[in-house]
Amino acid sequence: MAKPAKRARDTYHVGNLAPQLLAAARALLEEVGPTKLSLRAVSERVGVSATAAYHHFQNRNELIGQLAAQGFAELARALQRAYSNGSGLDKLRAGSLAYLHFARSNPALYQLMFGPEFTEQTMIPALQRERLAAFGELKRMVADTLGQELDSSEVRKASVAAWSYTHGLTSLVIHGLLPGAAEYSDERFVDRTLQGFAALAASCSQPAQ
Amino acid sequence: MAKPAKRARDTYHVGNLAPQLLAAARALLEEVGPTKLSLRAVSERVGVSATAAYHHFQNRNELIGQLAAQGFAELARALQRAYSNGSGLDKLRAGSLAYLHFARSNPALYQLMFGPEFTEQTMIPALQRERLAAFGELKRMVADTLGQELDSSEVRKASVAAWSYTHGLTSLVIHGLLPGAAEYSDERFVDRTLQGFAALAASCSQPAQ
DNA sequence: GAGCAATCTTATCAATGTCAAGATACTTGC
DNA sequence: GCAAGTATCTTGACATTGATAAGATTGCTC
Repeated sequence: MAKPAKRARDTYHVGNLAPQLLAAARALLEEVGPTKLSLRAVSERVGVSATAAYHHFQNRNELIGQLAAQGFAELARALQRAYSNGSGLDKLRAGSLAYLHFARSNPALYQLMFGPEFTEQTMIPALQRERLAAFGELKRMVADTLGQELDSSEVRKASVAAWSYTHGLTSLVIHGLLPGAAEYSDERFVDRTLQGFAALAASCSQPAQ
Repeated sequence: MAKPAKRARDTYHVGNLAPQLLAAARALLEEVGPTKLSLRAVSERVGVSATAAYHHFQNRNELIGQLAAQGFAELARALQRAYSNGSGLDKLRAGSLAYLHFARSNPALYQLMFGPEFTEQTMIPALQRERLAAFGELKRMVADTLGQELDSSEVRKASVAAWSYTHGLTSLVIHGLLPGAAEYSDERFVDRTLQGFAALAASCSQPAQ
């Protein structure tokens, strides 16, 4: 019975693989960066063959798509928490802070979420859904701040503006494109940028010079 | 003399390869997307062997890095042109428009320029230089608008804010994350978002409700 | 416990980035 | 002119990766 009659008995993996793969992928993603996450490395980390993942995900895109969807879900929760805990006029600032904090805590995941791997063709439903949910959270915040209907044109426009500004700042920070990206705190980034906006708005709403 | 004594005589390529590779890569980039640009496909399009590129570029990263650098150089020129042609208070708007127009005309290139392939380690000098030059152009615009010194803290903050907002909006539009991304004109996107900002700024600078 | 479906493995393929070694073209000194 | 040397280009090869096909193993159902 010591004969290798039945090969691969001890290396055989059993059950509950999908969540393990996702967890390993999530961890590995932050280690190697958003462009270098290989299915094989993930499988190896879990201790499973290179092709086992294909019984739980259609392909690599679906796996990283679910990772990104996870990210949007967490982002939505973080926004909601921050906004409901904030008070008064600082609520939007609290939202921006939470947004930036999430991205800086999960830089590779954030880059994946907004990365170029997901086009309209390769977008899985879960990802689309969670992204819209996160954006919905942001719209809720904006509607509440403006005191307007959630579906009004004003809220839509202001939400896109808020998302643009926050995503833009976050994206630049994450990519290390702003000087002092490492040392500065989330608060410092957000507040400096808000001051910058105020200055721009002031000089644009009235004749300059 | 019909013998294959000297193989590959007729398929031999000669001279001026680097610009041809860059041009082919630039075109192919927009065809296949920012994540699927392969050196081999570029080489094949030029009609050259798969490894010829390595005599002109250290590796794939340097080639796409030069592409990205090219992009930043063009973006800087577009900004400068738009700003000097604009008039009065509409100058910043003209800059935003030029920015968005460049990105929508070269979506894959734009995604590459701000993509995750370039970290601090894999950043080639030319790319860093052109990116800083483009940002310098933006700073010049902001300094002129604010009527302040180019190195002042105000200008730095406002420039980051302006870049954040413009890059964020552009990025979301390019990725198709905003509804109506295809139909809307550049003007419509920019103006709607500016209106959104105005609404947000108004409701933040004074007690809401 | 037999049959069956789900799960996992091995074997394999095509595409890709990259290196090493040889072939070809251009240049420079004479 | 031409021989030597360098730059350029090619072929061949290798490792990594995503993906498929076919067989092995496990757990579920009756």
